[in-house]
Amino acid sequence: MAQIAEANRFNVQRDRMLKAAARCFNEKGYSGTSLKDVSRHLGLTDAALYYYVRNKEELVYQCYRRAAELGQEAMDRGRAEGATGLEQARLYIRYHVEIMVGERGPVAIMSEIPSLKREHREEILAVSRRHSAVFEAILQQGIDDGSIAPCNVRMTGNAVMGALNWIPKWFHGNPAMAETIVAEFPDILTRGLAAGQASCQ
Amino acid sequence: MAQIAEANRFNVQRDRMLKAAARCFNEKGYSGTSLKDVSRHLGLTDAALYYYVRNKEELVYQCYRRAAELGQEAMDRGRAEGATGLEQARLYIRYHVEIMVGERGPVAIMSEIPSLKREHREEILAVSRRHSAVFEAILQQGIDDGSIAPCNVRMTGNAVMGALNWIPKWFHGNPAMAETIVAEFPDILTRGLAAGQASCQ
DNA sequence: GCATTATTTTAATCTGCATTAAAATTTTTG
DNA sequence: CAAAAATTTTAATGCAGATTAAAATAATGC
Repeated sequence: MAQIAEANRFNVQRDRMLKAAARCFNEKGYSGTSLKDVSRHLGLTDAALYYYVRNKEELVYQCYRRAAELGQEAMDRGRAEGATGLEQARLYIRYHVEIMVGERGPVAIMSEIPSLKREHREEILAVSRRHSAVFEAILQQGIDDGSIAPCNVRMTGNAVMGALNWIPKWFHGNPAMAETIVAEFPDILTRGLAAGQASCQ
Repeated sequence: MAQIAEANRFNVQRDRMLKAAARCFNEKGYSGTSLKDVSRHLGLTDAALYYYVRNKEELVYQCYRRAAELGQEAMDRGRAEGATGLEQARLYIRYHVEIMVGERGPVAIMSEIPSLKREHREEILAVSRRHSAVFEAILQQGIDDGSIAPCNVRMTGNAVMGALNWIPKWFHGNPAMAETIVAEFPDILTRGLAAGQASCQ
């Protein structure tokens, strides 16, 4: 129960702030965005942000926490709904992409983890590593159940995550593009995984 | 002839500086690295960097220029040496990856293009877009020559570039890992492209 | 070895933002 | 509607880290 954030005024504004910040950070870089830039998107003053967050570092941290939660949500759904490893991987990718380019986005790219204070950095790194590990487990499961051709799950996972994480770098809200991404990415990123195809080398 | 930088003292130090800066930026983020951080890697004072570069913005710009040059070098070699579009794509990926994880690396991730001054930003954006366009042309050529299955070249290109560009985020110099990356990535990123395989959906 | 040029350091200065405190305004509650 | 709580603004302050000028050292050419 305490898990689900109440939709009160505070949380609504806070969520708007995190989305605005994510957009700014993705588009203008961390150092390139001042708190004034973020607050301008909200029709507020820069100082007002301090009502929601202790400082800029925590703003980044919260953006990353939100990004991690959304990624995990997609992963959980994929795992729950997919029968084979391959299906789970494809569904995860689809859900994650849908979130990133849909109204719940933008999702912050985790480019500035090293700038976080130790406590926050370690938390984000841990959750980030766990995310990767779960995806690798899905791949391994796919290999075991015969839906995915044997491969180096670590490297394959890194490749897929990179392709996903990079999306906010070139997607900036164009709705037609969003549709295309959702339609294409799950296939593009899983086409190479499927078992039982000619290796064509 | 003027293209080839002389290997004099100045250029050698400058190159060391750009590599040190790329490493710092990749590992600690742009705002997380001070000029002192970079200079420490070179056994110099922060002020000494100003002998090689006008300011921090230009240091980033030069890192990105270098990254662009190395990427283009890999692309050129791939195009020259590959017979089919698929081979060209695979060779490009291999050469680019070799550069990124080899002694010529690290290569800076272009995360802070928006922080560059207009002139520099536009140059880097232009060269970056050209790079993507050339890769998409390779994919299209592969489709035309029958080596690559029909696909959305724009999206496929974005996916491959994302996977490549993200490498410096998780690779930090481990030589065994470097070998694995070079051995695996070209296959992982082209396995899904090849024509004439069961679609397995 | 002397003069010139290249490179680096020392020691300040400068400044854009982050940050804060207190006041003002808006919203909620009873 | 009055009082309390929540939210935002105004107006400073502070500081890390970029930048600069001048001096010091090292390299190079004649």
